[in-house]
Order: sequence, then C-alpha cells, then structure tokens
Amino acid sequence: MPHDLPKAYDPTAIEDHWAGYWVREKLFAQPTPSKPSQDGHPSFDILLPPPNVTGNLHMGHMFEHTESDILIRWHRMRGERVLWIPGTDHAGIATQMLVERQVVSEGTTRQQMGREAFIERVWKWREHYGGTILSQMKRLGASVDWDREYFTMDARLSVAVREAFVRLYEQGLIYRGAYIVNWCPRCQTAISDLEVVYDEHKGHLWEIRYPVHDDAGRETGEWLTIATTRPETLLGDVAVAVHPDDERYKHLHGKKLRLPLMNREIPVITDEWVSPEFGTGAVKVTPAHDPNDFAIGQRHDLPSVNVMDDTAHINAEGGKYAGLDRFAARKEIVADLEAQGLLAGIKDHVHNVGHCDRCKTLVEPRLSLQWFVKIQPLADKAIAAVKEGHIRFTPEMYAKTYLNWMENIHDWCISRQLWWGHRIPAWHCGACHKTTVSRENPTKCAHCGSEKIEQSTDVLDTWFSSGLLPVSVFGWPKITPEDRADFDAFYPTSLLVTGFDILFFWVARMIMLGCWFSTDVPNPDGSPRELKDSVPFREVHIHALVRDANREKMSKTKGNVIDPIEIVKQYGTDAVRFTLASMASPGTDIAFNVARMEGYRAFANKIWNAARFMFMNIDRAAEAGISFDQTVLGGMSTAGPDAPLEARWIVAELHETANNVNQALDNYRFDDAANAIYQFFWGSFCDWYLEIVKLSLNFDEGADKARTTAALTTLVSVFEASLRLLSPFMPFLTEEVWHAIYDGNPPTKSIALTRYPKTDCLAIDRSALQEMALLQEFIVEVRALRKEIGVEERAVVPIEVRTDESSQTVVSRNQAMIERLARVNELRFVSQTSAELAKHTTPQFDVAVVYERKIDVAAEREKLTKDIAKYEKGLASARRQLGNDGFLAKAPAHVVEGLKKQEAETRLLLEKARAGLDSLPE
RNA sequence: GGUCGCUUAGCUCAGUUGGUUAGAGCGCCUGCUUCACACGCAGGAGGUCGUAGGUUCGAGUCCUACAGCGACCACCA
Repeated sequence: MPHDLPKAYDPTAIEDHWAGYWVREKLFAQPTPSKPSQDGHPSFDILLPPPNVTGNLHMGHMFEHTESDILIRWHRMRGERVLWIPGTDHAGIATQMLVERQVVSEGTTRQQMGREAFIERVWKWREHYGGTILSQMKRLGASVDWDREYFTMDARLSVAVREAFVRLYEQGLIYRGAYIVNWCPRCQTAISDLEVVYDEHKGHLWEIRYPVHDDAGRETGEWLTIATTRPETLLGDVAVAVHPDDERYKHLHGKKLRLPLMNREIPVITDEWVSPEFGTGAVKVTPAHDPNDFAIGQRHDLPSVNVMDDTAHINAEGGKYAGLDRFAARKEIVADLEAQGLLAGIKDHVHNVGHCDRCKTLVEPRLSLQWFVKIQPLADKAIAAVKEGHIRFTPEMYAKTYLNWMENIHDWCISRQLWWGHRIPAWHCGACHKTTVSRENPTKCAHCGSEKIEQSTDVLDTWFSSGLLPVSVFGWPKITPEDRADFDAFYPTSLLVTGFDILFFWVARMIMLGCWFSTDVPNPDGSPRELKDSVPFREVHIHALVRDANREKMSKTKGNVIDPIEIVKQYGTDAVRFTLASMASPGTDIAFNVARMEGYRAFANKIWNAARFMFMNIDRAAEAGISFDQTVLGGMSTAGPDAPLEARWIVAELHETANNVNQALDNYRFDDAANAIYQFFWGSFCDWYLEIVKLSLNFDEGADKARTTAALTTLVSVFEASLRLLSPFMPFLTEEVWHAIYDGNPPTKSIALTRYPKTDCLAIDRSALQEMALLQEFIVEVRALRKEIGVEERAVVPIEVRTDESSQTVVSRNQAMIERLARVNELRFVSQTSAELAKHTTPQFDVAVVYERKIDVAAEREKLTKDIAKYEKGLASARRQLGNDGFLAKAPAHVVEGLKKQEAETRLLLEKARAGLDSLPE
C-alpha cells in the first residue's frame, strides 16, 4: 500500500487481492495436530453448517458466516488452536427438485433420462453451485480451513452413513414397516413430519349419509351421517367410528353400513378418540389415508385399503374413479353423492392443511412401506445432554424449545423415494422376500443364500448424513491414528452457529447421532467417552433471521432478496460485515437497512482517512529524519506517567475498549463489541486524540524532536492495536493498513495471525480518563457557548474560567489543547466571571467567553427558566429520597453517596442558574 | 388448542443481578471548503419506556391482567 492514498476508501480495490492471498497462502489451514491435545493447547473449532448446493449464498448465510468468522478470528488471535471446517450439503430433495425443473424446461423428464443419467446430471449441477458457494465464501473472507472441505456425499462420509445405518439396524433401532407417512405426490416420496408445513385453508366439511343395513344386509332407510374434509378418501373407508357414550348413535353400535359409491359393507365401531362435538360426531375410518384413522384401524384390527398411487391418482381400488387425480375424483364423488341424495350438506370449514416444504404441493397422508429410526433411545441421551448442561444454548430460551420438541418426538422416517442421496444399504431378496442390511455390498441373501437380491431403490433423508457430520468429518467410523488426533483435539466441537429454522432438522439430530456414535472414540486420556464428552458441540449459538428493511422475510417470490455479493460490491465486505455484527442483538431479527450500512461504510472510510493521516505524518517524519519506535507494535500500547495526557488517555481508552470487546465476544454480543470499537475509534481516537496530537506533530526546524517522536510512536502504536482489535470484524481493510504500517516487512503473513489486544483492568490509567473527561467537558461547553452567542466559527476568543484548584491544574497544564480545540487565544483564571459575559456552568467550573454577546435575552431567559425548573424538580426528587429512612437504611452505600453528591451539584447549579437569571439585562 | 417471544426517540435497536438525571446509529435543525476524511467537523432539538394495577425505600428492569405484533409446535375428521 503506497502512502499516497486516494481520499475515499475503495474496498473493491483491495478485497479481491486479500481474499485470494488468504486462500493461496493457506493461512487458515489447521492440519491434524501432531501431538494429542494433551499439550494443554486450548482449541476452538466450529463446524460450518453446510450450505445446500441448491443455489447461491443469501444474506442469512453471510450473517451466519460473519458471526462465525468473527469468533474464529478472535480465538485465533488469542493464540488458540482454531479450526473452522467448511463444506456443502447435497440436500437430497431440494436439489433433485431443482434439477428436475431444469430438465423439464429442456423438454425431458428424470424418468425418461433414467436414474443413472439423472444422477450424473445432478453431480454436474452440484459442481457448478457447490463451486459458486465456496467462491462466494472466499470472497466474503471466511477464514475456514479449505484443506478440510467436504461434501456430504464424499466417499468418506458415505462410509459413515452406511455404518450408522447398519449399526442402528443391528441395534434394533432402525426398522422397516408400513405406516402412514406424509407423501408428496409431486416429489413422489415420503417426507418427514418436519418437512410438512401447515397453512390455514378455507375448505369445506362435506356431510355424507351412509345407509344403515339390517342384519340381513338390507337398507333400513336410516342413515348415519359422517363429516369429512376429504370425501375422495371415502373409497378407502373400512368403518365408521362414533364415541361409545354418544347417545345419538348407541343403537347403531355393531351395525353395518353401506359404503356409498363402493357398495361394500362396513361396520360401525366405537372409539374414545371420536369427539361427539365435531361435525356430526361420526367419523369415516380410512386407515390408509389418515394417521388418526390408521391408529383406529390398528386398535380395531381393521384392514387398510389404499386407493391412491404415488402421484395421488385413484388406483384400481377406487372402482370407476380409477385414474382420476385426487381433486378431480373429489369433484366427481361429491357430484355422484349429491345425485344419489347422499350428500347431507356442505359447510365452510377452516383447517390446516399440510404442504411439501420444498415444492408446496398438498401433502397426502398415505400408507407406505418405509424405514424408520426408533428414536426414543437416542432422544433420551439427547435430552440428558442438554438437561445436564453439557450443551449450552444462547439465547437460553432455545433450550426450552429444543427440549419441548425432543420430549414429544416421533419415530423418524428416514427413507425417501428419491434418486439423489445416499442409497439405503438394504437388499431385498426375490426368493425369500427378506431383507439383508450390510456394510459391504452383498452378493447373496443373508437369509436364504439366493442371488436374486436387489438393493433398495430408496435413499436416506438428507439430514441423516448431515446429522453425522460432527463425527464423520473427523473420520468416524474408521479411526486412523490421524483421525484420533483430530478427535482428541477437536471433538466435541466448541460451538455451533446456526439458525433456529434447522434446530430440529439438524441440531437435534446431530446431538442424537453424535452422542450415540462418538462413544466409539475414547477420550484423549484413553478413558471411555461419557455423555459429557460425547456431545457434538459444547455450545449452540442461535442467530437471528435477516429480514428486509420492512421486517419482511426475504424470499424470491417477494423479490426482496438481497444478494450478499451485490451488496458487498456496492458497500464493501467490511462495511456489510460490520453492519451485520452491530445489528446482531440476540433474539431479535435483523431488519437490514441500507441507511445503517451507509453509516458503516462511512466508518470504513473514516479508518482509511485516519490511516492516510498517519502515513502522511510518518512520511513527514521520515523527511525530517524522525522515525517511530517499531518495537512498540504488536502488543498493547503503553504510556508512562510522564507522557502527555492525551497519550495516557488514548492508551487507557484502548485498554478499556479491548476489555469491553473481549467481554462482549465472550457472550456472543457482537453488537456490543462492534459498538465499542466504533465508539473508540471514531469518537475517541479520531475526534479527540488525532486533533490533539496534531499539536505535537511538529516537523519544523527547531521543533522538539523527542516530543514529535513520542507522539508519532503513540499514534502508530494505538492505531496498530486498533487495527488488530477491529480485524475480526473488518478483515480486509485492517489487513491492508496493517501491512502498510510495516512497509512490506510484516512480522507475520497476516494481521489475522497476530495477537488480539487484551488488558488487565488494573492497568488502566483511571486518572488520565478522569482528567481528560474534565477537559472534554470544558471544551464542549466553550464550543456550545460560542455557538450560542454567535461567535464566528473561525474566530479565536479569550475565555474566563472559575474553578477549583485541582481542575485549574489540569486545565492550565493542557492549555494548548483547549486553545486549539475550542478556538481560544487567552485563558484567564478568575474568582468570578464577569457579569456581562455569557457563561456556562457545571458543578466543576464556570466558563465565560469574552465576546460582544449577540444573545437573545428572551431566549436566554427562557432557557434559564427551563433549567431552573429542571434543577428544582431534580433537587426535590433527590431530597425526597434522601429524607426517606427506608432508602437510607436499605440502599447500598454507593447509591446513597451518589445521590448526595448529585443533590449537592444540583443545588449549586440551581443557585447559579438563578443568579444568572437575575443578572440578565431587562 | 399448546408453548415461547416482542412492544423504549421520526426509523432501526441497546439498556447486565431493580439503584443517582434512560443511551447509540440513522434521520432532523443550525453553523462550518479548520492543511486525514462533506462517506466530513462542530453545536442542538427529540422519549410520562404499549395500557392498567401490584410488589419495593426505589421499577424501563420483578409480578398480575389487558391490548397489539410475531414465532414455533399440534393427528380433531
């Protein structure tokens, strides 16, 4: 970086360069530690929630990556062994759907292509989008270890998936069976409960008459009227259920009914589940198409009649309706019922209907043969892990959400009738019809030895493989000595940063599977791994959702999606990162607005210009034969008791800021951390320190060289430390300026490899902070006063000051500072300011500006009157409390003392304001 | 239906275990081409903390009710 910089910061000029440099130099690679982690080296590692290979990164990703990257960089700079593992997810159903769409747009279908060709096509898609995602991450500066990048269908991870499946099967925790599942007729696959989203829908409740038969099978002329929201499922009815205590239907218990349209006889049964208040109090029972009906069917040992095929068209069981789509069938069936006089009524009915999470098609509950995980044993461990405090959630309330779900969990349907994904390692035998589940591809049936076996065409739920990531990325199940070293150093991972939307999908499953399988690998000391150390991560930080400026969820259909790469091009990565960090208040979604970002772009520009100022002075110094002391760089800036106040002060501020930032990051308070740095750099360093230090940066002949050198050294030292403080938040800009300070000879390859500023609280120079606070207040009062009485901006004026001895010492010692910053040319200490001058009063001093006042007497009177009222009110309130025995007896001493001091100060201000009012001319 | 969260300045949000006169950024008003920066500098206005009660010496903070907003979970046909 040359020292003659353009005035305005242009992020695009440097960001690509550093992004490429970091990757090229492998700065963030964390090879397997050669020694087991017994060396006492603290580790910090995060497993990146793998983005789906379904498209580009969105703002949610950028936010998540920003938070993670800040933490990762921060820990790295604290000297810890840091690892952030990147990867991407094959995202079975989501990806398959998009590729299907693409294929259809080209005039063909996946069925026409065939399984093999289609999968090949998906791999091509994956190469393209997987690559895009990763290059976007690089562009955003994510300091991940690219050497460890994975894809959830890598051979290595496939081994883990197969092992997990087979082991759970052997343990009796995976079973296959015919149950009601949520079926998506468009995707033509089963989906899990979590993949169904419910929408409120204004539908109808059809009331249908089922004729009652007598014992001989003849119609008695009586009807039993049922109510249903899905009349088409009538074709598969096997009974009608009523509540056993429902008086209306007691005479029908055990009777038979004629199923309309199908004309088969079905029984009237009784079941406690039926609620007499709903509908007609009589429910048609269709075990193959409704989960409740299925349960009733099981209880009453009823058959199941499946009347729909994979695409939700009526099948051969549906008689004359066979071949019709479910909605067409509904229409026709209702019309036929009406024609036969069996339709008793149609009522409006609002209810929730389930849609496929991915393609929004109406889900059809349907009986089918699927694989399930018997989840309770895994859930028990996962519940204990959180209840016993082995995993901590922030914000804490998510622990409740998690436990609530985990305690009401149902078995997990893991099979999908898709092509894209991990094939289920099960082979069905054509001879004995039994199933062989195996780690290695078998050649014959394990039960009868027949060679007529075929692998199941089903694949696994994509979350089955991603749920295993915490163990599989470290080599489970085949643990080599290298893997063992990784496990020792990095398992459990330190932290998971993710969104609440995948709390159940992914976080919960990782906890279940991680706790279950990591026990294979003993602890570093060889002892068996217990629950405490088998968790996949110690902490879970759930971040907020990034919404648009109107708090609307970003979605493609709404067209309000902000592309991170576009926004980054416009404002710079650092500014966007800083914006996200500063808005990351826990538990509150981010309303991403451009105004805020403009503010942080300005901040980047401010840093840039402060750097220009610094380099300008370094250059001027060089010309004057002065150079700053390089040895002060890289650590914490210091200033001895003899250093000028501004130096002692800015160093103290730096220490205090470092302290606050470290504490904030410890608590995932990215907003507090960002604000603290912002406030320090702009509010303290630029607005005050730089303005003051200009007085000491004198390169003229005969100037005090020692003073100039010291000032320059402090300036560079504090600036350099600030860059390190800021670096996790703004990695690009800080990298650029930091390299320039070292003029091509930096002590390490990157600022990211230096040490983060930290401090000992006790080392902070409190008296410097106090003295400077007095001076700042003093200067601000003079400036305000000047403005009030209309002193021109450029004019320099004398002032009169009345104050106590100790403040007078501070003021007179720093007279030059006051003269420069408040535009004062003479400072007179007086015992009483001249009555005719306008003055400002604080508890510590009175200050008057010697100037022909151009004040509006009326306005001044109004202001003083207002002040007096305010002081009187404050005084009354303070006195009321101080006169309260309860307060004096119970409030802590420092509060009482504080209030007393405040009372005294307010009294003083009140007196002065009154006097001021009296002295105003008529 | 169940559970959880939110309501503080015009806007977006902070506000630690209750403790002195409630903060920030943006926006707004006034003045300023001060030799790093107009993506800037300086000064300023603006809030009875959703409503009503309660606990307390003391409530933005704790409790109760109500209103409004939002999220998640749920098999009532």
